[in-house]
Amino acid sequence: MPELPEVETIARGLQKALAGKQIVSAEVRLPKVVSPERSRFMAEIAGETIDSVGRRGKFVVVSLASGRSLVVHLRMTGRLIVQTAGTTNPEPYTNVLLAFGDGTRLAFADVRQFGRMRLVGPEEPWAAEVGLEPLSDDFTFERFSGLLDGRSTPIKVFLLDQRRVAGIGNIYACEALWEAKIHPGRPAGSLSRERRRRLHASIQSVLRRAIDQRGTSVDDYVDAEGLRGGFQNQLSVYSRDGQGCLRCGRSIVRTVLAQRGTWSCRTCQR
DNA sequence: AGGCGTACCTGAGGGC
DNA sequence: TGCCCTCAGGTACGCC
Repeated sequence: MPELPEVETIARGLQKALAGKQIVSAEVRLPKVVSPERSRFMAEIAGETIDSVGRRGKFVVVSLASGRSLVVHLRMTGRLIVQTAGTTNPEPYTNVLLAFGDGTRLAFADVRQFGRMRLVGPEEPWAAEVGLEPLSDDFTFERFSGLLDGRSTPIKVFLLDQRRVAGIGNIYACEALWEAKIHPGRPAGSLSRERRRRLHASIQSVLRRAIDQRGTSVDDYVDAEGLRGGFQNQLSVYSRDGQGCLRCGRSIVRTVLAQRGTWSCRTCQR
């Protein structure tokens, strides 16, 4: 489900709803989604207070008063839903339920059971393999360009590799490449300086615009309040096969790259 | 080292 | 109706 803009929207919602609250208990209904194993997870998280909630790549990072962090990856269909004290209807497919001192609850729900919730120690280097944050000052053109050098992998596959640039998924990879007028299959290292410039700019532009719209709800993504995003109404190529390119009018085509659906305009993306 | 295929899951939607 | 197939915001792992 969620890529950087969706995870950012969820993290902001959780920060607003949960900062300062104390976790009184955790109910783990599907043990495989937590680590450490269930009994340790429940024992260690009980009594913790939430300092703040942020994001790293596609991970939601809940910072706890002890210095530990609760690191959540939503994968395809995971949700983090805040239920205020008065909420009566349960969130379907809830795998973990955190209860707070004031009656608020946080449901970690996931139909497909891919999402994971991990409690990590203060010094644990859990993000060692996570790449550059595309909306941070670290994401300079020169650093981005350096990552592309010598890579023969298709540029779209490169963009999906979380170890290089973190947070881009299938939707925003397709959108950024369309905006930069670059063919998704072009070898990453073969891009000219001009194309690299366009792509560096389009990655930031598309992610910022999507955050402004509170993410993309193609199917069932919702934020921490259970609300859908709005960027699905502004997609240029993703899932638009058969429809006209918004630049040149030619038909958008769907291909497959690295086992993922890939949408592009064969006329203006070269 | 890096690229590729498969596995992990459930559900929605289309074709017949 | 209903069965069967494909596809879905993602990553981990094993194999070459």
